[in-house]
Amino acid sequence: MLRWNSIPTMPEKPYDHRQIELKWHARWENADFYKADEDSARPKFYVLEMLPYPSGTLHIGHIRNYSIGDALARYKWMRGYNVLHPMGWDAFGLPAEQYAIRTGQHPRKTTEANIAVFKRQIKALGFSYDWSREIDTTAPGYFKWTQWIFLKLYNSWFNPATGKAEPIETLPCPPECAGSPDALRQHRDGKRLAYVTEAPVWWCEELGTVLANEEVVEGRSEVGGFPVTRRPMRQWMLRITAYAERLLRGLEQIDWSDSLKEMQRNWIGRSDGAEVQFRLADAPSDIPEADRAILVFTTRPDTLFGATYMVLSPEHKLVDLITTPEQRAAVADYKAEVARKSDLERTELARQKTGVFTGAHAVNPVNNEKIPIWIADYVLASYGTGAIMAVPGHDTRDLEFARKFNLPVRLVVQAPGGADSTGFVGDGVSVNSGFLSGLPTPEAKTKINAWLEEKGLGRATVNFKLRDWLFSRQRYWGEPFPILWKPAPGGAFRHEAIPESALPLQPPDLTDFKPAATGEPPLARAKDWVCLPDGSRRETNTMPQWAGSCWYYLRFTDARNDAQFCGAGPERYWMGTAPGQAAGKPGVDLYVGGIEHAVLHLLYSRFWHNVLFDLGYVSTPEPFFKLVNQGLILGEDGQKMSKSRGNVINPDDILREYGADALRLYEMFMGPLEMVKPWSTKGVEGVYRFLGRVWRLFVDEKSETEFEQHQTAHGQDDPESLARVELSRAIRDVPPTPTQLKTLHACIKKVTEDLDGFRFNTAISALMVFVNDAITWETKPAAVMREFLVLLHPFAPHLAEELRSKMAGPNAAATIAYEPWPAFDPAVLAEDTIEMPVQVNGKLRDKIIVPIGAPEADIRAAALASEKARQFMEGKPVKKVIIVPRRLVNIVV
RNA sequence: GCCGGAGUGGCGAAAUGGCAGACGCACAGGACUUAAAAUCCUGGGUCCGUAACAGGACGUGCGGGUUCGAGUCCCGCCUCCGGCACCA
Repeated sequence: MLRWNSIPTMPEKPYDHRQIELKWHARWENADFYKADEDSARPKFYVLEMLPYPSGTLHIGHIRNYSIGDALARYKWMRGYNVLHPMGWDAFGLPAEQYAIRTGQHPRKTTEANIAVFKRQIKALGFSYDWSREIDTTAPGYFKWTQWIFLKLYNSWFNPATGKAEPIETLPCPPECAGSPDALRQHRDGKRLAYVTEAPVWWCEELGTVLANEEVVEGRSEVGGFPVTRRPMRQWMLRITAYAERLLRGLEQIDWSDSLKEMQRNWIGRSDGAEVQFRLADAPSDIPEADRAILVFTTRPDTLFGATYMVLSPEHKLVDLITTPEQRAAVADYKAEVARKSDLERTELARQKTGVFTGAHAVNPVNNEKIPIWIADYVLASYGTGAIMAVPGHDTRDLEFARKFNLPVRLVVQAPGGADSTGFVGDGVSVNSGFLSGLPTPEAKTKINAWLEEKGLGRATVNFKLRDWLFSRQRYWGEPFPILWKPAPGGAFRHEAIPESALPLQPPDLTDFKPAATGEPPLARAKDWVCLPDGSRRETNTMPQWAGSCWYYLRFTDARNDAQFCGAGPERYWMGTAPGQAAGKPGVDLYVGGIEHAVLHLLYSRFWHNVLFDLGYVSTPEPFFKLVNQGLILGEDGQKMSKSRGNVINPDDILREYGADALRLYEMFMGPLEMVKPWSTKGVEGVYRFLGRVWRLFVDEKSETEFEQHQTAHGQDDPESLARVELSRAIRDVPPTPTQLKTLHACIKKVTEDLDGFRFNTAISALMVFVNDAITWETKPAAVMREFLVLLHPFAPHLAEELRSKMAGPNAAATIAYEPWPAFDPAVLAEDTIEMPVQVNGKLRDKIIVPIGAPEADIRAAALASEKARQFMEGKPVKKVIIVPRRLVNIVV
């Protein structure tokens, strides 16, 4: 056993992980084993883990993420694939900037320091990254291309006719714009995929910036949990809504978990319905013709006969026009009250419905009935048309409102089974609905839609919950927009793209990073940077953190290209669309990361990718073909890890005690990869013991003593000491016995199948089963042991490399990484006889041994002859004997 | 409320409709040791039963069902985790 004499209190280690890891890190570093190469004839495999934001220290959860990717990368190399497995840093973001605000230290400094720590920790874990492709999203050579992609968005529009993004120049010029450059310009600006708008946005006081819908959770910022409020501001938006349908449909072609796809579907929120026009009744003469109708969106046009009132959102533009003098004060009060409420309050105490009558009426187009128009904050200005027809008979919210304000309820859908139809919201049969009566709901919908269309009163339409992406932030530490504001006649300023040749646009140096309460970005302080000699000014907002991570997987295919964001050749090769590559699975072959980015990063990057695809810059419609989400690791107490709970596990401590192999192995062994699991340091100890058993399986005990003595004499880190360790004498070049072969091939089969199915926990248990068996063998055939090391390598690469180097002899390759993966031979596992359980009435009573190919009659006879089984059949006639070949026998009495 | 996912020993878990609990942790007993650590061996769902070995009954959140046979399939519930939530 190893004894670390210098530290007498430390328990003895099963093996010296430290020396082994140091040795192999140096070799991997120097030899470029994991460098990816586009020229290979082998099939490609692109495996990618979500880029980390380099914060203070690596989290134990990152390691689960990377261990999964690394095991697959190593496995695929051994299966003969040409693997691309890169790593980088998504390093723009709030924490570095918050730190800068507190301390005055430039975020660049903090970021560099954090990257250094992350890199050291990741390297200490021995992951197989191609470091020559390392990316830092904050490096000018990288964000140059982020800005370039922004310009593509800015200079494109979405053509509904082709369903694609196209250069803005192809936008047809409407007749009224002909000959007026100003009008044309306005027309174009209204269609760009990146556009400026003055709209209510989420403002976070504490962070001093606006946030996207996706970054606001229950009225608070996703980062930090600070309250957010609605506030109108001039902001940059990306027209992701144009891609709602594409983003929805694209999900069908990719291999993601159902739950993740469902989260994206919910967020996009497609809903099929109809728009219906309700004309105002007795409209005052001062209302222009265009405003004499209210457009509503409904998913239930079939219930039109049940509409007994209408509701506008308090912010609806018609409210002030239609309100009668008697109701004016009440309406004004209500609007003021709603405006005072924060959105948090609006959702939190949303239980009691509120609203007021406007005094105005509209006409229900199907029956010419006059119905009252109310305003209420349960109707949202931002969804649909901001107005509804209320059908209290068949809508929960309308019913609640109608009951509170004594509005009539009319039933127009009969619930199936004759149940009470009040408040029934499902599909039934139309009643009391004129020409719709008697029709089942789906047919009633079709019929009324046709009727509305014919009368010019409405049409079938689709609505989405997805909103455009608020893309600007009032921060310093982000990509500056490549946009200038040029003075125009009348003192206005107009946005204009800076030329591509001027990229990257670098941010100015600042010393004060504090946000302003006014919402003016910190960049505005850099007057020299902002104001250009010709009187134009730079845009002072920056892009959100998500910008850089939207496209990094493309940059990895050609990370050092100065002329393009990535070259078409490498892009096609690694995304799988180059000539001669197997089609059908375009994109990154495996993307591993946490579920927390379901509607942020993963939606945003799909959107950008779609645009780049339309414009011909990438060759696949979707970025990530296969995606898996590793589950969160909780603290040992089963709670989320956090400093305040004091249950955070520091990877450095685990690494020092148990080594990289044990840490990685444990994180893959703890359970199915997508499951949330509590941490257990005892569990790490368990797999560490397993690795120690592997070590002892291979090495000679006496030579270990020499190893220790050498260490004592020359210091713990002397690289020569490992050379003293010799291979166990039990490992010999002898042919394996059939049992030994069986043990090996059972292991090959299980590990191979489980790796293909991402079942790391059971793959590792199969390795353990092999070791538990092999440890009892007096003679260990070298061929068997060598193959076992190949199976071990994806999970514990350091130990596998070291032991293999002991076995391989001087002429072997320098690494195990390209050894061929062993093939499983079913013939080896074939048995002559098989043990079959015998059940009586489904209960296990005995076991019999029968030859493998025995005819059913023989098995039946053997089972019926069983003494133990007969005790339970006494006196009862045998009704039936079920024989499941190779499985079991069940006697029914 | 709606949409996902999950409920199996003391714990993490495993099980193409066919022997429930592989593998690991923790625990207990033993070997080695002056002793400990490490290592090795053995044990283990619960209950009844036996001097012991036998032997038996029950057992995968709860209640039904399908089946020769259900952790697995179907119906109805309960609990936990994640997401969405006045989205018309």
